[in-house]
Amino acid sequence: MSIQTRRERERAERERLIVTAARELAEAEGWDAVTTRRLAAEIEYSQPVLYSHFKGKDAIMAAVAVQGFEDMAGELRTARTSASSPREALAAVGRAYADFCERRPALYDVMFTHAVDLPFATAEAPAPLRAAFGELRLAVAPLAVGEEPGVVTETLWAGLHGLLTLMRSGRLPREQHDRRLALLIDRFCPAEE
Amino acid sequence: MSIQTRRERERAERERLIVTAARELAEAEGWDAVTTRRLAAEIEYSQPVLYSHFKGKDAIMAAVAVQGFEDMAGELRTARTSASSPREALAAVGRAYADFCERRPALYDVMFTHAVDLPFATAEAPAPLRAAFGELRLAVAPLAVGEEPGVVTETLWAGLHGLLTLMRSGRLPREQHDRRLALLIDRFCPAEE
DNA sequence: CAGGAGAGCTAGCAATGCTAGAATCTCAAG
DNA sequence: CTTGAGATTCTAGCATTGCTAGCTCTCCTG
Repeated sequence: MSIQTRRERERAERERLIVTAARELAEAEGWDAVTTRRLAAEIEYSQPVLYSHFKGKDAIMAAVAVQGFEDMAGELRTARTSASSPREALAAVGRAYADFCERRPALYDVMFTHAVDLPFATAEAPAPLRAAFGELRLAVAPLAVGEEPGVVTETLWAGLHGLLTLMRSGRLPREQHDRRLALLIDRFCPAEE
Repeated sequence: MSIQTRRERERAERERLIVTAARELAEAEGWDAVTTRRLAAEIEYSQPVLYSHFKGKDAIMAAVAVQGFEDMAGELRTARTSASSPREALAAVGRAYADFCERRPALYDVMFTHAVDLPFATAEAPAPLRAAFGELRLAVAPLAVGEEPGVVTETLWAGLHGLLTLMRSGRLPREQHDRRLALLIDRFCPAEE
């Protein structure tokens, strides 16, 4: 049993190694550089080893995405809890979200753009996904007077996502980014007095 | 000179044939099915012919995208001009945009998601791109009191784009789509009396 | 020490975007 | 009608991709 557990531990460790290597390579050189050969070389094993851990490249990317949601949830939480009013909290979370996307574009892509087969909008979604969405919701809910918080959160999230992806792909100019971001957040706050 | 012009005309015709075939194939079976071999077979020429017209597959996709912007501009215009108030016009344009995305997902992807090297947010952007954005702007401007119309348009557009891409990739549930759409539009109308 | 199971690697497949160089066709000049 | 130059199109192939079959080697078990 002890040998068995040691093996499993080593296996789990190698799995983490794969996911970490994939993430780092993607963040350093983009997902195009993450080929199975390159990744295998990075972890100093042969290609087929990857397939003994993951069904394919997409599954590896999905694992990286889950890691990303953990990080994001943490950053959103920090932003939210260090604000002193609901209004500021929402603005802070919005900025944190945008910041995450800009700072770690490859990670953001695999979380939100690439097609990965993760259950997203269901109860079976991995915990980190629900945690990240939950943070956004906690920031939105206090300001969603008379509306269903879930729907409002989803809509604001979509707005953030749209602003960032369109800008990053060159479809929106970078210059007015801050104004757009502020405008979006503002539209989701109840009429100011 | 007449022979020369005939040749050029035939060449232009074949170029349209390529773009049309690429679009139809993509709309029927998705962009993954649009390989250079398959596309060459579809137009009944060999692969290298494609490269005598376009620099590569990306350039073909860019051409399809421009066609898509033409279509979209037309549909948005129809929606906008057949509404009877600014408020209804904006709602109609929003619905038309969403409808376009849902009806022609492959086309939408190449216009807004895929990386294609078209100049987007500059004065050199192809006319159809500016036309489509212009339609949105015409719908937004009357309601953008005290704000810069360009910024407001961009932000609303991003919201629409986010809602649609997140839903199509499974990251947002389909069920509340109409409510989210209505909520977004509503947030971009001045306070109702 | 034998034997068997499990783990890893080598080698290879099929598909992709793209290109070099051969082959074929066009059309004006003789 | 022939011929040759120039343009056009095709055949064949390259390098790279994700993925897998099947051999080999190691290491625990009896």
